[in-house]
Amino acid sequence: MTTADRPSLLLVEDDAVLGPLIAELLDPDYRVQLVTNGRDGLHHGLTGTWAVIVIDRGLPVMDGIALIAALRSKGIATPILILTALGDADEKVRGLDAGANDYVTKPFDAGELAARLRALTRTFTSPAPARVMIGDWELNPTQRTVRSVYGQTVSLTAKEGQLLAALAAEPARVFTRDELLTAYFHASDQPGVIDTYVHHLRRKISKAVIRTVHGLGYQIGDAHE
Amino acid sequence: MTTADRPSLLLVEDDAVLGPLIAELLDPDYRVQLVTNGRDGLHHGLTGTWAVIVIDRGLPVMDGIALIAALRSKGIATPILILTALGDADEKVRGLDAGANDYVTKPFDAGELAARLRALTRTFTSPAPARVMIGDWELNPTQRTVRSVYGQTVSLTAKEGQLLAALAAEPARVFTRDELLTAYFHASDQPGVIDTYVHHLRRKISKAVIRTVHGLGYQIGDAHE
DNA sequence: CCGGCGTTTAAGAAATGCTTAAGAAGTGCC
DNA sequence: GGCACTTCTTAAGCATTTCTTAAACGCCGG
Repeated sequence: MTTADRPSLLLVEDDAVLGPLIAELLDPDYRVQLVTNGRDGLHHGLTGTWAVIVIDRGLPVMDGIALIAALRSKGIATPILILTALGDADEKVRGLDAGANDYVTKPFDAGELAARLRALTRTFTSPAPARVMIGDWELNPTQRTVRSVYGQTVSLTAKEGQLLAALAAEPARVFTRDELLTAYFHASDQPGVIDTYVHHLRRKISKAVIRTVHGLGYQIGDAHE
Repeated sequence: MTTADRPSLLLVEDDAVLGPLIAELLDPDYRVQLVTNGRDGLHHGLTGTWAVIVIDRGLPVMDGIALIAALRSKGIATPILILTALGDADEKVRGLDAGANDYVTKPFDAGELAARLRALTRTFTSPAPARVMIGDWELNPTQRTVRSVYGQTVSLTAKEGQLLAALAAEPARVFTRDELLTAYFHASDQPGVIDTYVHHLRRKISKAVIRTVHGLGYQIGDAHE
């Protein structure tokens, strides 16, 4: 893995043996910056950009709790994990309430620490807001609206939206009335319902969007030419 | 603490004894909704708005890991804490990598659990100006008032404020009645409650602020101008 | 020019939303 | 605790929107 690809991690650990050990352990996954006291931790925390910060509880110059509180009070929102030998429930409560996001006690399992760090740095990008382009129009199914590229927005009814979405799902394909009917309307409906809704859509949006294929059905986009 | 102020928490726990016990434990701090299998957990997780979700590993119908994966795949970014008896490091890694944010093993310390939940629900957004603009109105959630740009101030009741804040939190998003219901009203309430409060808000503020999306729900802002 | 096919219109049926009012529940004060 | 007041919840009737049907009209191809 190239150096550039790894997220940066600030490790604040004063133990001369454990510090480098942990740094080495995390090295495959993170670009680790090791500092050995609270003051340096504060400085790096405030000035650098870190994916996550790992802090020991007992630190010289500035205690871990104080360090976290200082960072948080300055508006630093970076995820912080406390890694320490102090494992009392009360200690954990104090650490977490000071602003830490997770608390792991020594001795720790390397795999668990890695997983917890992944959990802290993970970001959930919600699946792209389903948006479909139809000519000059953009369909927003969840909101059931269609917006033209010029800003005008039209709201559709449920059936209108379903019909348009169905057609837009496979541009250039010709859908028969029966196909559209069974998929998006009541089975008992007459095929003529489709015609009516096509008309509604054409009136609301623009005539050119839905093309009629005589004797077959309807089609969107990618016509002729 | 008034009922209205607590954040909502979804608890998925199948143990008939432990479930209600944990629910009671968390009750002072959260409005807890307890469901006892993965399918119900998925439904509530997808349709409701939760501050945090607590999930047991071993669940009937749908495993806890599968539940988390399903929620994450749907774009649900709500913090999730796994609370289970399975404490192997490997189990923890699997749970966290599935998308959980924290992992607590039974038996657990009540104080630690509470602190970890606080850490998950905490937001570090720098001293957020608790003010939300909604069209010509400015919502002050803590004070539960709404002031028009022309100086007129209207005070809202708790439910009115919650409803307006919920809608304003994600402008342009369409909220279903069920979403609003599970998040801010009693589970036993009829969906019609929402209609009533929307009516109250419209009368107090202005008709145009909350838009009805027929067949779906309600929405604020970003309507077609 | 004729017959099918597609379009447009209108109107009743069904579904959904709005409004109102009144009882229940909660809250604060004496 | 009891009382007055506010807030919450329910439910029912009315209003509106959406859905579906159907019939009149126009267009295209043979």
